[in-house]
Amino acid sequence: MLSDLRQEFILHFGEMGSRWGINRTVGQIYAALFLSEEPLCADDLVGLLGVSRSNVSMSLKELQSWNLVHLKHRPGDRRDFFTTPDDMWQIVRTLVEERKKREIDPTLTKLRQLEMRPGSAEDAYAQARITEMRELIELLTGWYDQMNALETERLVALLNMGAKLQKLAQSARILPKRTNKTES
Amino acid sequence: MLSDLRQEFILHFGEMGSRWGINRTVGQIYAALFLSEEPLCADDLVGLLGVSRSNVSMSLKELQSWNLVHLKHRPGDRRDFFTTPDDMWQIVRTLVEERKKREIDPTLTKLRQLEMRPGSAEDAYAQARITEMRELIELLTGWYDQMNALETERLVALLNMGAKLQKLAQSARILPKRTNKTES
DNA sequence: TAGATGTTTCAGAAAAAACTGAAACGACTG
DNA sequence: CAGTCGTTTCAGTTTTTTCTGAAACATCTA
Repeated sequence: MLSDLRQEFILHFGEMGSRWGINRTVGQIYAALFLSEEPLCADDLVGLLGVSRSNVSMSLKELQSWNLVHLKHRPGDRRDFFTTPDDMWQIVRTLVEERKKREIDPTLTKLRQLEMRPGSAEDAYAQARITEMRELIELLTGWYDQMNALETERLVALLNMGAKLQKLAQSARILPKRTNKTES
Repeated sequence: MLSDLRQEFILHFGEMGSRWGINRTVGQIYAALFLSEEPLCADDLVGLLGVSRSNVSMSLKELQSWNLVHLKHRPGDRRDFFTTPDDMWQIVRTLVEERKKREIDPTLTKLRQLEMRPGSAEDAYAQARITEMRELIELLTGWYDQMNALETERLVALLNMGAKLQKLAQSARILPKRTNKTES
């Protein structure tokens, strides 16, 4: 039912998932869908992975809440079939987007909130540190948003331009203006 | 002993850690060190966080294995004191580096290994998919390596150039001869 | 060497997370 | 309506992970 090759891939992503705070079954299901040319239904996955029907159901729900799988239907078939997007880049974008929404955004909110607290003297250092962290996160997410706005083709072109960008960075430092610390 | 502000920050990172496959105590310890102007020793952390001495010891060991904390010593004091780097950028670099080492590299190895398997016909699609994934990961890590090679100051300059880069990406698509091979 | 101080280890306890089977549910179909 | 097909829910079980206390270890000091 499942070639060694696919089996191994699926097990690998099950294991990897754990290190990313994703549970094993969820990782395995995603991997199975990723490798499958045809959409799969819940019972297919039960057969492929040997886990319970309810586990598959919960895991698929989880994946849907992350927007990582798409629902497909076949004419004359009531079952739900699932796929991953064909475009790997779309997968990456979704992954980052969701992760950002669930982890970065709440953290930024918390940091801003702590920054604004009227600070007693003993917290001066801590607050400075928090500000530093917030600014860094904002710089990185701002950058990500810019890159994410590019079409994939252009983004790839840019990623392939590492050396040229280094040059650009070099000149950017030399160019005099823009000494201000914050802009927003 | 611990102001509300710091308390909240520490709890937040304890929770966040869980979502990243980092256990709560480890997250809390790191957060506490991050906010502390002075280096802290294990017993300080026991007092601050209210966890067992051995838990602190294990967690610090974990953090050390990730190169996320530095050891300091005081003259005439046998205890180990710990700090986080002052430079947030260094922290980010280390974090990415270690994560790459533990998660990306083994995955790339596995993908390459699966790609090379003499493939039966039924695995043709799966292998193509795997190749696609490997290539994307290589592109991203290659890019990261380039960026990581920059001095922080230049890197920041580059990150602040989002709009300009978009322009560059635009022209980049027009100039070079197409790397065909596109699918989808 | 004995004692003081500090760190690490580890078997088992406690807590958390993942998983299951059975039952409830919902939506069509004849 | 009763029956079929498929999905979802959830209480309880299993598995995994985290955490603890006690003992072992290590290093320095008198």
